[in-house]
Amino acid sequence: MKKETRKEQIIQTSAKLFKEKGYAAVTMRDIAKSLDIKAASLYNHISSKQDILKMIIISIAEEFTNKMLEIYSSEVSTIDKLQSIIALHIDIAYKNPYKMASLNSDWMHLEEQLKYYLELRKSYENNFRDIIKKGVSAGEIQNKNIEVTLFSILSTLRSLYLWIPQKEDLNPKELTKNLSEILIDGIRKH
Amino acid sequence: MKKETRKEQIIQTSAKLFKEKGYAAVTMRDIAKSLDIKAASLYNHISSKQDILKMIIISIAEEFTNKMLEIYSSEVSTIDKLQSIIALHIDIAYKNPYKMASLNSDWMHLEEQLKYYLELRKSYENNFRDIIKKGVSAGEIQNKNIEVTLFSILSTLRSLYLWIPQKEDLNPKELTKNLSEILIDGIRKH
DNA sequence: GTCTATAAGCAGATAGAC
DNA sequence: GTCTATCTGCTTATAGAC
Repeated sequence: MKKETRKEQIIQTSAKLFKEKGYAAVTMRDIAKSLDIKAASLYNHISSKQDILKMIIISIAEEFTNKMLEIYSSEVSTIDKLQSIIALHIDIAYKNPYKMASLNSDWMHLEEQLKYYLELRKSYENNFRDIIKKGVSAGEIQNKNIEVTLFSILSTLRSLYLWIPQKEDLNPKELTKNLSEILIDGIRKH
Repeated sequence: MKKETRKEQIIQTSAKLFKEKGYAAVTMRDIAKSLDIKAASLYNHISSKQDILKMIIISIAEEFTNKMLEIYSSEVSTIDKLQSIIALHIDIAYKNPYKMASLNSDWMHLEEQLKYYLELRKSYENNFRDIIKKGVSAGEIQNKNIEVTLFSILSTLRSLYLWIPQKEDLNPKELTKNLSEILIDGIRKH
């Protein structure tokens, strides 16, 4: 029932190319060629190359920030919140493997929206940090260096997009379970 | 006693700029401007922009692969090997925060050396995977999905360069201890 | 909605003077 | 070792025909 518009095609195709070579190295001719049209025709649907990047990154960044706030505000244990965050990252990465690459690697090429993007990211990270801090206070999380704890988990979650598309034998549900166990309880056998 | 040559200056300055904007978005004029010379003067020291990228990436990639082979071949427990790998990443990231960015984000812009780089990375990852597998067999590591286990640790280690330069209050020794504990034993308090 | 033609500027790299 | 001048080709984007 739902028809993919030309504009959506352009965004998806661009995201795929941006993942392979990065925003700066992809030309409007590259994008057009992937769609079997000429570069000039792109401008009937989008206003500029920057416009494409903006549409790829901002929607995903807003989704992360909004969902993080929901998790932060929910009244469950810290461990449950962490599991929800892990599930959130896996869900978005499965649905948007290409856009995730731009979010992680091409955000610095944003122009007008750069400041807004950085605010979204800051909000996300602050809420994440605070969840961990409250977990330490509540005796659920070990009292290690907060930044190292945050960084360690976040690095893995942010890198998911690099890794998910290759392992299609692993479904999101099982990956969420595996990854939660490893990130929360480690890998050592006792 | 040791004097930094112009060539070394060019490589360091380029690495710093590549970290900020990525290889493709940095021009020879940008690099020259950072060194207060003209773009044409760069070519007296290096042969091309590609040449700079090659020198940044390959030396670090070889160091990782060689040191990983040493760790792999050493006769210590799996946990000790993992701690050595963590220490290796922290050591290299502290010494080369800019070059690490190119290694992680600009390797796809390598031309003649791309195949060689991919071989080095493959060798590194295969040895890492095998260390984990042997740890499972020896009963030191939990029998979870090997790829998830490998990916989780490697993502954190590969992202260190994004995070280390900002936290200069944390010394390498302490970071190694903290990160080892978190990656190996998790964050949950029992 | 796509095309051809083209503008205006920037890219990497070289030649040759000093 | 650095400079100025310059080549050649590629970049994003627009104008206007169909």
